[in-house]
Amino acid sequence: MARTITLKDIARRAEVSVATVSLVLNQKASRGTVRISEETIERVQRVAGELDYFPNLSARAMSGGKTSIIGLVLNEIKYSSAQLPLIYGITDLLDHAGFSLAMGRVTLGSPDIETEEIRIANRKGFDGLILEPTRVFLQEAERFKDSFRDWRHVVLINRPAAADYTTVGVDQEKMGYIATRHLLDLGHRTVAFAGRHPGIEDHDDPNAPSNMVARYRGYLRAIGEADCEEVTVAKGVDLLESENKVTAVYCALSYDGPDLLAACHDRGVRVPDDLAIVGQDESREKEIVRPAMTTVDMRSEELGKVAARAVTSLVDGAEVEDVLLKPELVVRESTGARVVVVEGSGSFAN
Amino acid sequence: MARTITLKDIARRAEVSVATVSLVLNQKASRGTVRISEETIERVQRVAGELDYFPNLSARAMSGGKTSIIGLVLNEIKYSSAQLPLIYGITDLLDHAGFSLAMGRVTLGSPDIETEEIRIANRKGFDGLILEPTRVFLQEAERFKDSFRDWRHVVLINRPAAADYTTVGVDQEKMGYIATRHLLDLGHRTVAFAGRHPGIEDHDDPNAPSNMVARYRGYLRAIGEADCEEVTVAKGVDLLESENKVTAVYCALSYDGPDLLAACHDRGVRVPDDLAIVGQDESREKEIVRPAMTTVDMRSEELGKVAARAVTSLVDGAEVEDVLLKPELVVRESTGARVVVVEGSGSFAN
DNA sequence: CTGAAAGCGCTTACAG
DNA sequence: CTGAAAGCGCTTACAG
Repeated sequence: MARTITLKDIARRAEVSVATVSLVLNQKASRGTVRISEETIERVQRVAGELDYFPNLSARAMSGGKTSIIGLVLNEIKYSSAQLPLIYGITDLLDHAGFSLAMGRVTLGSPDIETEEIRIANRKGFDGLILEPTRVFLQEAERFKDSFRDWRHVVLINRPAAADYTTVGVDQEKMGYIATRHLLDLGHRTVAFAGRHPGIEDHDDPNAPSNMVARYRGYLRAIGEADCEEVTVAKGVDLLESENKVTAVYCALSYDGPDLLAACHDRGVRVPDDLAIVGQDESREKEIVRPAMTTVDMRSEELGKVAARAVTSLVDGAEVEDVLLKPELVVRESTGARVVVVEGSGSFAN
Repeated sequence: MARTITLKDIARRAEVSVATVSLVLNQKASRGTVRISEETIERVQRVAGELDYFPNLSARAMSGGKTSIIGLVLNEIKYSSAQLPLIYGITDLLDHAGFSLAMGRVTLGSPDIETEEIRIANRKGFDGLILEPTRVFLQEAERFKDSFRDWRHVVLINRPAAADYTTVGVDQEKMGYIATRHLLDLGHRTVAFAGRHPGIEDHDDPNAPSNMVARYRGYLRAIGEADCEEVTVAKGVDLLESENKVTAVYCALSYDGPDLLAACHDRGVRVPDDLAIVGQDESREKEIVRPAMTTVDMRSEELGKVAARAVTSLVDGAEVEDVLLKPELVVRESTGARVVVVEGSGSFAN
């Protein structure tokens, strides 16, 4: 490797001072009282290009205070394949924006790990943070404002808004609504909601995942509009345990749909003839299971890009609005669509 | 946020110089010509603890030359859920070792993206790199030694060894062997290998994924020992197209097993009665599909830890051996085991 | 319009 | 056994 090129090298070759080079290369050549001639600007830029200059980020961080690193702290990663497109979207955007993505440990819902990771992000001087917060964080969002250098640079994903934090996510209420609505439109009159748990009507229960509450509200709105009866169960398989007139179910937990499909297969319940099922998006799983599952697409890759764009904008000092993406229904066999053929991807055989 | 604590603060409170504090806190208090009294060491450490000191990594990077950042460049992420436990393993270990994980864009097999990401890692001063290289990298491994500050700090994963790079992976030949062996032990006499492609016997074909070649060799060894006939097809579904006496198949491509199972379901082929199937590990998918698939476990989480440990050791100047993990066969329904019940995990409803 | 200088917080020879 | 000093490569007021 050739010796690293520094501002000094450019300054020498361009016959200007290091300060001038810094100003030019940082687009500050015409800010406020500073003004540098077009000629000089051009010359400096040309030399920098010739020398293939890249700033020493540590040095920049030390004087400017920005590390160009964005932290990512997810709640879960091992079992939810929806996180893959999410990460892909984030890295793709950050890379183009010149930031690094520092991936911390996943919290697995533990406030302790979360606190520790936020602390690490803070100590290491990350410019911003994309966080899939735990319940405790959301409940004590105010308090957490002290734990990161600038809480305004923390973007929450996949969660309800909390205490002025910028939040990006997918409309959870709408997930429940469009899933249920699809089933009602197919003519089903008794559509169940799978995902009930103690306290789903009660936001105060610390064990109530609020995303589920929102999906449940969407479900209620849809069956309300259709003037249908409410049936809720904890898990899809509960419907197979007892007699009932349910002909369709919306499995609001991402794992529940595939599990229910597997159970139906084991017990000879025909899908969608005996039971129509709508599940939550889970990357490829929805296509692998048979019958292929109709799902509510969670748009994870796009969410990743939106989250990344939000942090970088905030770090750059811009105003950022919350974003709420609209989920999309993807109809497949489990609600009666024709068979979908999925091609396997090849690559390097992982 | 309170003002950041620096070495200076500790020096003042402990009544020593900044240099002494640095020496003590870096375990260099007794290296070579330097020698600091036990008393001073203790005092400095106590004060540092009281003040909850954490070093400014940018400053350290600038004088010491280490950023404490390890880069990660994967080949694929969106569709292979085996990458999730891999990432989990890496982050978990790096976090404990005090390193950050900077996740770059995935290459999707593109040498251009790979080159660019290595370049970024180099420019940003990452201490080391975990790389799932493209075929081009492996072919021109020598040449790539110039592209990262110290090629010795680059650890290759999931790939055959190349040009002295430290490599960690899972024994691919053994995957093919144990999968095939399992089927033979069950009494099958015609076991097919699904994953044939032009050049699988020829390492020189640039399109031949070498992991597949190794799995194929394992297959050949197993059927050779059992004195059975070789049958190879490109994809598992090919077996359903024509008449043959194949009663068992090892699907060497991770996607192929689930796809074949789905196809069997569609065409009424009973698994494992008509056809026994062994697939490659794919996180949860193997448990969701029905019948649950017998797989060769790729031990991704452990691989992640091993890779992370390797890089950090190298960065710390230690010698590191290549690691080749042994794959494990996990028997499930698709080769005749009893039904396995899988509990869905709950968490925050992703 | 541009240069000289201070300072960010650390590490590492080099003196004592 | 420990301190003073230089230097890493940048940015940013402050002078001219």
